[in-house]
Amino acid sequence: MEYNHREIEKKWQQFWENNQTYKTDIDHNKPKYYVLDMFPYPSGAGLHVGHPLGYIASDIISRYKRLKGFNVLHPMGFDSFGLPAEQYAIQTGQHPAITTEQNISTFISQMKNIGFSYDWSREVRTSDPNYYKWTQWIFMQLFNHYYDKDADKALPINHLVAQFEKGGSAAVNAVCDEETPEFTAEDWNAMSEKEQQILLLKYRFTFPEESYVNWCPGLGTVLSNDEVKDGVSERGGFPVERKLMKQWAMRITAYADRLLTGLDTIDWPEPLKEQQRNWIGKSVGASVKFKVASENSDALNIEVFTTRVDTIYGVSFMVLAPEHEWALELTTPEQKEAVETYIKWAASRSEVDRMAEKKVTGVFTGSYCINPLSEEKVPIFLADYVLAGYGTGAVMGVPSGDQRDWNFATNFGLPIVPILDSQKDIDQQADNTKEGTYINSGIINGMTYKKATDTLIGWLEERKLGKGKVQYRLRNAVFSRQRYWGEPVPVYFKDDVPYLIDESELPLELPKIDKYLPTETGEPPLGRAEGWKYKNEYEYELSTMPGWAGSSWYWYRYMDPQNNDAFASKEAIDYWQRVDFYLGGSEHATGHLLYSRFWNKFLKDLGLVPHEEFAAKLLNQGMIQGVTEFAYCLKRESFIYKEQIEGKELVIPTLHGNEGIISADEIEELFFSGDMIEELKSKYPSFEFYVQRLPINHITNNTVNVESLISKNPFRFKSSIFVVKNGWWYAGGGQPKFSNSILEPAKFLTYSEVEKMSKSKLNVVNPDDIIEKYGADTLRMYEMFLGPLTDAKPWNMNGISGTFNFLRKFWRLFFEDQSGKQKWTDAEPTAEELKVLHRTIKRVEEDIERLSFNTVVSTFMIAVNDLSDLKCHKKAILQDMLILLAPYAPHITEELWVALGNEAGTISAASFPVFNPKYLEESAFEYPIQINGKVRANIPFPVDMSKEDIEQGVLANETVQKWLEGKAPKKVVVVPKRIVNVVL
RNA sequence: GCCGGGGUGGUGGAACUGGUAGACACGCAGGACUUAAAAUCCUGUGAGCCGAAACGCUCGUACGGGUUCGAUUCCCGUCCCCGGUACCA
Repeated sequence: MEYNHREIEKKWQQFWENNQTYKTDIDHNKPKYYVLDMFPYPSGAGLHVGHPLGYIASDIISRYKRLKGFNVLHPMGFDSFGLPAEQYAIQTGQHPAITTEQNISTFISQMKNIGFSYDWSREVRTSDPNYYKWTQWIFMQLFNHYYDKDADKALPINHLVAQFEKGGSAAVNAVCDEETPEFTAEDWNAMSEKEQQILLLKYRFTFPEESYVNWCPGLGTVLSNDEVKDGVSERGGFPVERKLMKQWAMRITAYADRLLTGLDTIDWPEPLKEQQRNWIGKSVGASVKFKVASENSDALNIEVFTTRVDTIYGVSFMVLAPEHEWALELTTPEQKEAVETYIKWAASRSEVDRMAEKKVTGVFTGSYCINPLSEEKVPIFLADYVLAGYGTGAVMGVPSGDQRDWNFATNFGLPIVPILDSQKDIDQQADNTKEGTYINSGIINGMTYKKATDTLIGWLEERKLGKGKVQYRLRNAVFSRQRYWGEPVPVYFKDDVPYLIDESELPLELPKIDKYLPTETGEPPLGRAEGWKYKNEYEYELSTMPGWAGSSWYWYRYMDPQNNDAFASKEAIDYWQRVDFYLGGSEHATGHLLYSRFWNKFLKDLGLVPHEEFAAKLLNQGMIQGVTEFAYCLKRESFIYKEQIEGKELVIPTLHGNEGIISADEIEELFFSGDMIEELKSKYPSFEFYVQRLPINHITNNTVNVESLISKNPFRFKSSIFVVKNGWWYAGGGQPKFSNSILEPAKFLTYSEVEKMSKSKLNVVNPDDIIEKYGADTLRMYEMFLGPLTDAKPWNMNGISGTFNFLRKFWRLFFEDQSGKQKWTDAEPTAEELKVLHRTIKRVEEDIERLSFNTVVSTFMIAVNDLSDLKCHKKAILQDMLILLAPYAPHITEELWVALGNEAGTISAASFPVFNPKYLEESAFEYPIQINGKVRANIPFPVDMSKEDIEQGVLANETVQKWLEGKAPKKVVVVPKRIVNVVL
């Protein structure tokens, strides 16, 4: 009986499903362990071999932890709201729920084929109303809370109202919009309901606001910063522009500091933490007010933020962002035209334009302001290197200390004043040093950096002209999308003011609409819903929530997925607490992982969850990239063109070099010379060459299966002529034609590139195909064997036979290949066999604990090689080997477990074997000896010598002396790793 | 530019706290079994040198230095690749 993976895997997957082997319940007799995968978006392309990499690793962890006696929660679900399903709906009119449903079932069946130990009874889908009911519920809590700086946590908005009633704005220290309103208790109580509500929006965690957003006309929606890459949308690659729109926003900035400090408490990869730190971007500095020079006594004060207040005496100009609210107000009549032109021009520039050229641009407003320290008058400019959205949208220009300011000053002929005696070459470039002492700097002349900064901030604070300030790069997150396929926002508008719907009416379900496009008036698709009004009277919010809403809390829903009264019961949360091990891609560093931490902190403040951080440990698996094959092709028209020009009949090139035709020899030569296309082009200018992607599943080792290629893709290649290694091949009119009949299989001139795996790149490898051929256990082991989990690596099948052979070899420890006769015996294992076993236990345990999944596979291979060499078929050894291997290869081990006489399904509840160090001790001391750094020989030590003695070097010295026949070494170093070093 | 990660045979990779670099696997070459193939098993496989062989020698972890009895590992400098981010004042 040979190892038959197809039969075995099907059988056990069925068994696990029928017996709910991996169903998990609260069990207070065991410690809990929560292993979470980042749930996928169920795309239409299905699962590819890159997806399971992380899932396999987390499954190994889960199974390992079960063997170690933990009660393991290991769920899976789907982040099922998203753009592709909606785009498909726009094209076909099919409701996105249907597409999503189909895609999910494909995903589930593919996952089940790999033999994951998920508790499928806990599956969640973000697009399920029973799920998004709670996403909406959390949104309502956010609307109903504000961040109180004194309590340093979120508090109910009622608390804020009560304080306003008693003491007005002075009674409150809370996170608020930029301009903090000031009013008395009387003012507040005299306000209308509408006025009060509008004021409260400045404090709520979620609120509508007019803001510049990334508007993507191609997708018809706004995108968050992390959904935009290089000025185009991450999905679809459409251009993105800046647009002022009314949007819901999330006050994530309230948590900026806690998001930063929390990073120190979690075991996440350092690079990822660093990325989050940069994204939050804390800068410590000062804000300073510059008064506009004017006859009026109530002149404007321009506030700037700077991290280098010490350079204030070097200010020679002031710059505002073109979008700054006072831009026009500050413009003198003479400059009006120039300024207006500049503002218009700046607004027309897209992100892409801005990145493409970094020319210095700007315009003088005609106004001046006064440096509060030097009392000098400096000109005010507008320039687009100043960003409206950061700090105050205004910058003091210090050309001697800042390169951008230097460029600007040079361009506009503004003075460059040195302010530190250590500054060098400032007529060539800016010098941002903090060394040295200040010059040309009034009250700080002669001081050093730290003292100067403190002095200045003190001076400014005393006169209320500025203060020490902390500035974050992090901005409030835009929380609406002009889309259909997302969670409806549980808000209606009365008198233009947003109110929450009643909690009892959750979930607010998506209404049916006829088309998934914006309305004729430009409103989001939900504007099409007939009679969709709150209490038949009030307009609902028409935008939906962004993709990250549903994924920002999902790990709690797995704890108690069917609950109708809470997002999860207190009992479930008390038991499961939080995620112990979270596995997913690092591309979510500044999106999902930041938003999730934010929501979790909010829920913690409300007392609903026990931990400040939702995931104690996180690991980023690397991406498995696809290998895309490209073929050099000729445009069919090239031949036609040639035919017309030269009036010759088109000759299909043959093996021999005819005029104007490339011979196989030439191609061979060019193929290896590297720059093939360039050479072909120069030789045959009338031929038009191009490069064509080839679907990877028709190619093995540069050899293309032409028949299958053309039959699966009849239209794709119909106008292509491929350069084939020994002749030409072209596809036209639906039928492949060959230059000569012996061309089979055809060798194309191909080259490959490593890219992200995606359907459109034709480089997707489906795990089902590999499972069919080698089995899920082989796939699982091979993906782990491929290299360190955290590394990105291109998919290749080169080594898969090695893991497959390993499993067959393992099988042969139990069964005779041909006869199927069982081999195991009840005989007592020998010391040597026990040594193999215990060494394996030790290594497997250590390596899994330090997440070195690839070396574990090697350890298994070595063990099986050793046991085969020893012809060891002892049940006592094999039984433990099965448990060790079970996390990696669950199917084959289940099968053999039962074959050895154990009850079906019990291996997952077995105990991980404990290694006994006595089997691992070295039998003899024989150490290599190095003399002056070179290995000379092995030196035998007395067996009765203790390790401590050896390591102290005392006895070693005597022994070495004896061995060296009396020569006394200067120094003998004995190191733990069995080397004796002698210096003569 | 800045931040982070990395560079080891023909290939994927191993070497955990500095201790005989290249485990394990693929590939390749040779052999056994077989009519043959598949499967399986055995041997060899970093480069070079000496030699009939054995023993042995030299070089070798991107490059150049340093610390150390000893460096893939630690330090300094350079080059290259990958990921993130960017007029953030």
